[in-house]
This record gives sequence, C-alpha cells and structure tokens, in this order.
Amino acid sequence: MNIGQAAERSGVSAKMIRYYESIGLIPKTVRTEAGYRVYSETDVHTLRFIRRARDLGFSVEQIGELVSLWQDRSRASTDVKHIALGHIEALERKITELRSMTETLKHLAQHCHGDGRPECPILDELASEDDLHNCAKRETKFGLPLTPQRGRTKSGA
Amino acid sequence: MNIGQAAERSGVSAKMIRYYESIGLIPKTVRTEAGYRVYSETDVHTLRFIRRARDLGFSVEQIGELVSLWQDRSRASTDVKHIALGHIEALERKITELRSMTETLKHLAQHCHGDGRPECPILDELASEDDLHNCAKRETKFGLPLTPQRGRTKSGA
DNA sequence: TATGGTCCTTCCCATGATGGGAAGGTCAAG
DNA sequence: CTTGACCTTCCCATCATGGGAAGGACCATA
Repeated sequence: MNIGQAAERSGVSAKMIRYYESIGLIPKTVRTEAGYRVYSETDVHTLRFIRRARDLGFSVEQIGELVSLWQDRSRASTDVKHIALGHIEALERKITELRSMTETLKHLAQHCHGDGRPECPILDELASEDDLHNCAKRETKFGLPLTPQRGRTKSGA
Repeated sequence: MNIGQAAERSGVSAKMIRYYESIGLIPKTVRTEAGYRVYSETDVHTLRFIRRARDLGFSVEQIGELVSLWQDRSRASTDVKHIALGHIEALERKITELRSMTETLKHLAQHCHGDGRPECPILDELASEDDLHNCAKRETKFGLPLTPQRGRTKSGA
C-alpha cells in the first residue's frame, strides 16, 4: 500500500512517516519504480506501535529504544520498564510544575475583583519586587508549551 | 546599564532581552554612540515582570497583553483576570492529559516483571491491535515536550 | 600606548515534533 | 488524452531558548 493508506491505517500522518524514515526511526521502505513508498501490514503495525508510544508522551528517541526492544526477542523486560519508569518520573515532575503554576495563579485570581476597576492583585504580584511569595516557589521552572497541538491543526482548532 | 547588567538584575538572559525587543514585546532601547543598549531601572522592572509571567507559564503573546494592561492605568481588572483564568484552564487541561498518561504507564509498569526475561506487558500493550484499553483513553492528546529546559543548559544539565 | 580580557553587536543555526505549501511526477478511471 | 487524486522532494514556520562565530567597544594594567 502507499503512504496515504499506511497513514490512515496507522494514525500517523504521511508527513510524519516520511519524517520518521528520515531520522531513522523506521527503516527506508521499498519503493515502486516511480519512487512511491510501499508499506506492508507489518509496517503499519510498527507505525501503530509508534503512535501509541507517542500518545503516551514518549520522545522520538525513547520510541526508538522501545521499538528496538520490541523487535529484539531476547530483550530483558527490565530495560523496557526502566524507560517507562523514567518517563513516568518526567511526567510527574512536569505535573508538579504545572500544578505549582496553577495554584499560584488561582490564588492571585481569587483576590482579583475582575470588574471594571484597574486595581489588580495579579498585576501587582507580577510587578512586585520580591520573589513570587505564593505557594508556588518556582522550584522546578521550565517552560511549558501549552499549545503543541499534535494532530489536526485546522479541523481541531 | 548595559544589557549584561540588566540581564543579571532581571533574571532574563541577554539573548532573551534582545529577542523580546526584536518581537516588540519590549520597546527598542536607547543606544550609546557605539550601539550598546542602555537600560534603566524601569526597564529592569519590566523585565522582571516578564520573567515572572513567563515563570507562571504565560506565552509571550499573553505576556504582551499583560504588560499592556499593566502599563495602562485605566485598565479593567476583569481583562487581566480573563487572561489568568484562561491560562489556568489551559494548565489544567495539560495536567489532566499528563495524568492520564502517567496512569496508563503506571498500570503497565506495574504488571511488568522488570527482570531479565523478554515478556513485557508494556510492549504488548503498545503493540496491541486495539486502542489503548487502559484508564487513559487519550481523550486529550497533545504532545508534551518534557525537556524544554528553560534557563541554563550546560550547568543545569 | 599596546595588549588583553570582557563586554557588546549582529547574524545564522539548532532544538522537537509537527504542519503548510509549492513545484512537479504518477497513476487510474473516464 | 485529460482530470483529479495521489505521490515525491524541498523549504519554511512554529515556540522560546541557547550556541557560537566574527567583529567592534571599552577598560585596566603593564
């Protein structure tokens, strides 16, 4: 089947399939004489595997390791578990960070009248000279891209 | 003061200060004859404001709006609150998403022996033909960049 | 004054995962 | 043979951030 079919059946966009091939996450496929990529059921299966791992938030690098382990029949499950646990930790750190932000913000928002007057504790806090004295102490401070929309951009927006 | 000083005093890197200027988040500064940017206490104050907003996860676009409101003495606090509440929602959606991922993963990891044998429910699940049948149903599915390290890259790594 | 070190300038590139779109080739059905 | 749907490659954009190069500016000290 062609890339479009493979994309539809796997849930990975054609664009991404080409990208994964280009970075070596999946091997180069067979091509027709005309240069069209040809995919088998097995390839689709692999792509689905990748999509799921991606949906669980694994990075492409980690997915590469997972795919290798998956295809290595003599793997040790501890290696897989190790990757998973590491990822869980990363996720939890992120969650903690985001929670800290929301809590600070909720505090601030609670005290803001939110009417037509200019007084605003939210701005006051942002402008204050000392550290954010709220619950959230910015221990873990990373950026968070809140709009990295995976998948459709036009339809889903 | 020069950009280096302003960076140090505000907690915003010189690189970022230039970037913020280039995208119009902050106005162009006065320059010395030699072309060096010159900053005042007020500028540093603004930069600190920006850093805090950034630490709370606001996007540069939102920060722009917040800065405008901050500097508009006839603002309505409701506008500020509106931005804050919107951001809180976004954060909470993200948190929900991440929690869903961790829960799925924890489930899978729990059932994985994590020893030298190849049997691995984590891989089995990723490779399974049907949808992830776990608690996490991938309702909200976005990517999450778990390593967008803000700030130092060498020292902090 | 010459030299060196530290600062500043601009410009380009990279990140990670993804989409958009253009220019052009292919294929199957009518 | 034409049309439309599909494929190809290539380049660009995102978002906020850092890295680094090439070159100029400034200052202190020998």
